[in-house]
Amino acid sequence: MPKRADLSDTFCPVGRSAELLGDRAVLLILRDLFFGRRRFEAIAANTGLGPQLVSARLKLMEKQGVVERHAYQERPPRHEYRLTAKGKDLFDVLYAMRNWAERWAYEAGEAASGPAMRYIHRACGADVGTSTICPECGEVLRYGDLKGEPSAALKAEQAAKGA
Amino acid sequence: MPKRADLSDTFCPVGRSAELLGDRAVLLILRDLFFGRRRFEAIAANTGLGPQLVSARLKLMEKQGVVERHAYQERPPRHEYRLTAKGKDLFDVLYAMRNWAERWAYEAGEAASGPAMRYIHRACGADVGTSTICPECGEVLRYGDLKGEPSAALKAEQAAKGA
DNA sequence: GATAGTAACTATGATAATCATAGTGACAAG
DNA sequence: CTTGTCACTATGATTATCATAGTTACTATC
Repeated sequence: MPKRADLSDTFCPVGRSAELLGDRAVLLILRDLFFGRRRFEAIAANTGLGPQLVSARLKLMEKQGVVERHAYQERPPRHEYRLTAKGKDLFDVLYAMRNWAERWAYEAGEAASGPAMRYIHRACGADVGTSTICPECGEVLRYGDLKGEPSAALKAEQAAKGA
Repeated sequence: MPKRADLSDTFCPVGRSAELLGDRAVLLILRDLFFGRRRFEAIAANTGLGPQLVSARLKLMEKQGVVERHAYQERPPRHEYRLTAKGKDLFDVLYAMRNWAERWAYEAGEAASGPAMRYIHRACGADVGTSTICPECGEVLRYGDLKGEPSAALKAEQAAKGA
């Protein structure tokens, strides 16, 4: 393909987000970062993306200011990637994607066994289901407010990928 | 590239969403549909995407059940694309992307002139800013609840594209 | 009634992004 | 001194994307 069209100078906010978020690899890496997977190899293994794609996207995300590269030891040199405040603020987007998928992206048979991932509101202990705000206490859900419990199927899948 | 990895059978809900939403063209087309642009040529012009990309993505979106192709006249045959309930339910995702971009994706100079797009809550008349729920009446914002007013710069940009 | 116009596409070729696989550098452990 | 781990980089085949041009089915204008 020719170089993909640049959207970073559009005035439309959705266009600007799409410049970064309209990319499968970026979304998958963000998901892993939100789940606490910070090491390069762990992200590559869980996402199933090749190392040069992970490398390229992490560099891009660092340039965009959503992740920070951080050395967690000197000898041998080892790095991890952390979400910045700008990155953590993408929680709403990822959470909305999760909610939509839980509502629409599973077949009847799959859905019967409950959501792929249950989320509990730490503040009040309620199962939030797929709502934007907590159905029990009515609070807006933010980064860190939820405790996730993957279904057995999801747990098995992740284990199979060695992540 | 080789065929891109298929995520439609992951158990992870974000992965399933990423299968559809991790694509610049899909996001831009969805944006246009949410703004009421339903005709093929209008979407192609405003997104700046080539006709075969728009065609391919609309077919995909139709297959996924987020849009419906609808003939609005017989002679000559003319079609438009409409969001289905499943498509309209993506509002939360697009709105979260918009909010994030308004908060983070503009330079100081650009941001000074206010948001690229102002949204008013129809029910109470309040400017919602970049919040998930209405800052005045506290209600969760859904598809159709908001009235958007593009900034002068955004209006000029769209006019220049002939949309 | 021949030319121009519009909407909704399809066809073609050049370019570039992606995947799979293999390899590298820096060290630690056995 | 061979094996192992982490964090990558290099290479080559494949395929998606973009830009441009062309097609189909009509209506409207000269």
